[in-house]
Amino acid sequence: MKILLAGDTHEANEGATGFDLFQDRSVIAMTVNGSARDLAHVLSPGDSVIGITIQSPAGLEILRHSTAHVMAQAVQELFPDSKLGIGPYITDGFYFDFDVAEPFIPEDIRRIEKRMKELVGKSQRFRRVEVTEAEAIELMKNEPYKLELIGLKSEDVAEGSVEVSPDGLSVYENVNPDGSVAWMDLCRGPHLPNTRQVGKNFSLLRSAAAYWRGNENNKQLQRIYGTAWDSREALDDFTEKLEQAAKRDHRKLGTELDLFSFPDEIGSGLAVFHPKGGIIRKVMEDYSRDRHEAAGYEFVYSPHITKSNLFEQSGHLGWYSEGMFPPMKLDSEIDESGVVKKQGADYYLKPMNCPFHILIFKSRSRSYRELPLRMFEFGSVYRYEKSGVLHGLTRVRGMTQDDAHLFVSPEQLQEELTKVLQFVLDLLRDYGLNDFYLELSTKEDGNPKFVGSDEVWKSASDTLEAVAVASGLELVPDPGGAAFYGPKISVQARDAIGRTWQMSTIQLDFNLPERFDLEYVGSDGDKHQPIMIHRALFGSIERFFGVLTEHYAGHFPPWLAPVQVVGVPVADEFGGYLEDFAKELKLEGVRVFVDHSDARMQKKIRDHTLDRVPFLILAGSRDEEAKTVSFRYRDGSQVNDVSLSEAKRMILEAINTKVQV
RNA sequence: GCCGACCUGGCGCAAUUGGUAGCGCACCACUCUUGUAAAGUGGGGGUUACGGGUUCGAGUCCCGUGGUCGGCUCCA
Repeated sequence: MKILLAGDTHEANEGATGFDLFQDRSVIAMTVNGSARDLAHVLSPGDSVIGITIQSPAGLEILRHSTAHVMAQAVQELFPDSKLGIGPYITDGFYFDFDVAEPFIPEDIRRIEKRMKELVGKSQRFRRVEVTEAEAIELMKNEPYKLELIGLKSEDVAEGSVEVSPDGLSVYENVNPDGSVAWMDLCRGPHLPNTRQVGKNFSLLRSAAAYWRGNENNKQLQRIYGTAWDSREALDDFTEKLEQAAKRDHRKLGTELDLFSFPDEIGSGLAVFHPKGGIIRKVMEDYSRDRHEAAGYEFVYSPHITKSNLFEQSGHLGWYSEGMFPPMKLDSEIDESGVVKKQGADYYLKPMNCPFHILIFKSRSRSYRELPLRMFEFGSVYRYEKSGVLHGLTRVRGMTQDDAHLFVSPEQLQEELTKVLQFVLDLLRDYGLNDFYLELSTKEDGNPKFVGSDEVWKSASDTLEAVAVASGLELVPDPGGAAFYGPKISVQARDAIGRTWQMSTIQLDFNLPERFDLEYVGSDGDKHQPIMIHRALFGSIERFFGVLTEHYAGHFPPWLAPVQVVGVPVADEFGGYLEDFAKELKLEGVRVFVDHSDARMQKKIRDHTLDRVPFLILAGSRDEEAKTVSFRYRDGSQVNDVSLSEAKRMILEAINTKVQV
């Protein structure tokens, strides 16, 4: 029979499988007419076949999925009463969920990993068996979660399910060399031909609880995460990457570099910034203010608490109350005769700034001539986040947003959005992030959570999309991810080691202008409703601070570095010479000091390097005579015999141009 | 919020099976000081997160509270 092999016509025997086609041992599966199949799949005339190698992205997914099966087999051998949840591949690895009587302890994980290595050595074949629903139910009769998946049918199972496919049900058996079936699982496949190919380049990483089918009302299963690779080197690289990421952890660096802390006395998720973190934050904020001013924003201020009425009108108490701190209750005072002397009231800490800015807009009548009206505030908000989700500076209960609300006429919307997006991206680049993609979050049809007419949503989403596309950046759709009041673009930034962080969001809002009955007088003399754009650039200053700390691994560029220059005299007697130079820099606003401590020079260099000071300026007798200094940078490189004027110029230029050194 | 693990000077860690809480860094003092990542000596600092309990005796065992970490759910 004729088939198409990697695009070329190929003559194959009737009943040929992938094993007959591919001699290359690194081919572990194949796509047949676009669908991934086992090598054991029997081909039909006219099939179009492409091999999948183990090191390709699709091959690694199969490897990881097969590794998950081996893990599940090991778990069920060691814990015979355990029941299987789902076990998919994920980025860089896999997980498998189990219902077990007792949560796994680290020792269990080690035993499971050891057993997996033994199973790999047993050279079991992965055998696909296509089954009817009745057969599947019979085979999985002791696996209640699998039975639930069978009952659900594929369309109800989450996207990307590895258990069931639309084509029908199948199980995979792990078959011993003697033909006996060692283990089986309901699975869509495909798999490696043999457990041997799982190899030893895997590692179990951690265990944790996870809700069955991701629903917090369901039972929690025990999930084991692992990673698997096609070579020792790839596994080592991955491990190394994890270690690098751990070294960049802003929580660790925050303590080491004395930037911020979370005193237990204050409460969870509430940070204090120490002087060194404070100066970084101040520089970030100052620069942001300057740029906002230049871009036509106006500065407003609002209080941290408000009576409940405001959040009733805005809808927050209806939609968002779970995320808010409980109210401060002021009781009403009633005199003896039952007359209310003072009305009681509930005050809330604000979780968002928008209602306040709206009240500023409403404080007097507005003309179309004032639009776009751009209000900006570093607004501190408080959100009662669940205790389990708090995470360093990236997920806190008290934060300051660099928040702006733009009131525009419908005609101005597209142009203003374009400007805002450009502004956001420009500013992020100045802070050193320059690898972005955009996400367009839109409404989900039929979901009642989204307010407003389909027509308005469509026009808003289309406008956002046009603006996003025009930016030239990659655009990822996120259907159903919109806020209840309107669609949004979010800017995702990749950091120095390739992790992505959600940064800025730009949201369109038709709901609040309606709720607050906002209006302006148009050129026609009639009243019109403005559209609101919500926009936070850093997301929150705290989160952005955390992201920048990790992005730079604490090596902040000179303009952000808490201490920009430290003078290190070769011996005490040159301290004065450096002090004079430092004074000159100080006059230019440089954060500089000379280390006159009685430590030796080498020790000072070590200490300030560990402190990530961008410029160490050394001077000894040679320098004093020649009126020079020498530079030592954080990477250990040095530039010697630099004249004082040139040194000053180099330092100021690096600071002013916001470059990294 | 849920599941699990963890909590010992500022930081990182020790402390035999329950038996006098130690070390390194940092800090303070003194001595020393000439070229690019750690000079030497001495000193101060802890109610072992907090509150109960068991015990002759608790950092260690038990219970509760708080916090942290890893996930789940949720989100800037």
